[in-house]
Amino acid sequence: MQRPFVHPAIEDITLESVLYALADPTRLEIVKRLAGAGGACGMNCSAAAPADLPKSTQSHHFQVLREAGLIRSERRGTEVVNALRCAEIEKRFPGVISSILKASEKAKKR
Amino acid sequence: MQRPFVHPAIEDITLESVLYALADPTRLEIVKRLAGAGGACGMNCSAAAPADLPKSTQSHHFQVLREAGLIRSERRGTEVVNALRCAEIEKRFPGVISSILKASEKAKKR
DNA sequence: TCCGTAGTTCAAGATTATTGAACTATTGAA
DNA sequence: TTCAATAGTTCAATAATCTTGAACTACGGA
Repeated sequence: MQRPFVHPAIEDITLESVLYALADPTRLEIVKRLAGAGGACGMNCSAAAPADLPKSTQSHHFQVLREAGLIRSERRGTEVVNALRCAEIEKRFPGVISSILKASEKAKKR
Repeated sequence: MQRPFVHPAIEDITLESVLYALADPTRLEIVKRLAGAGGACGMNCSAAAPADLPKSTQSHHFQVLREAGLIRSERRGTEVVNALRCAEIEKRFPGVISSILKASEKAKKR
């Protein structure tokens, strides 16, 4: 069927769905990798997801991130390019994403 | 049996468990009420939880918050007094709790 | 000692998450 | 064009979690 991607408008993004999306370790990892790659410039799904994650699970996590408004996905030929909607979310929920990303980096460095 | 409450040491608190705890609407509401009451000064479970929440569910959510390190609970006679561990968490994960609380207040005012 | 209040524990039913298998879409090569 | 490879998607079934009623514990007051 291959339905088109749906992205919520910035004003429809809820704090709870953002927190819910980030509360999962796999999804937080994906977001961190996207942020590491510069955030706004995209990355395909396989590259952003942990290496051994089954594709169907991967697909599911990207859908959750997309519907929460954290990423924007676009089909480019055979792959899907995903970019963080950081700037928008930072405007809507100031400090939330940035402090979480900062905290998660620090946590990694142990 | 009534087991004693266990609170994680500040350095054992993980970002993911904090996000997980806050991602649930009921728990976020509880945290908001505790924060509204001044954070550090406590509130009993029934007062902090939404009115119609079954007690067993209530009890479960407080346990999640406690184990995530977000609240400190203490038995006082027949009730349990809960206080946010805001200052500690703010030190460990700067900006995370404060920006989430700020965002959730703004979201409410619509 | 008995009752009421506040919360806990357990178990079962309801809800969600994960993943293998089959499928779609696009690209590049023969 | 046709074929094969690549990158994801969808579905359905199993696994893991959440929610809640019922029974219980603990404390305080009459």
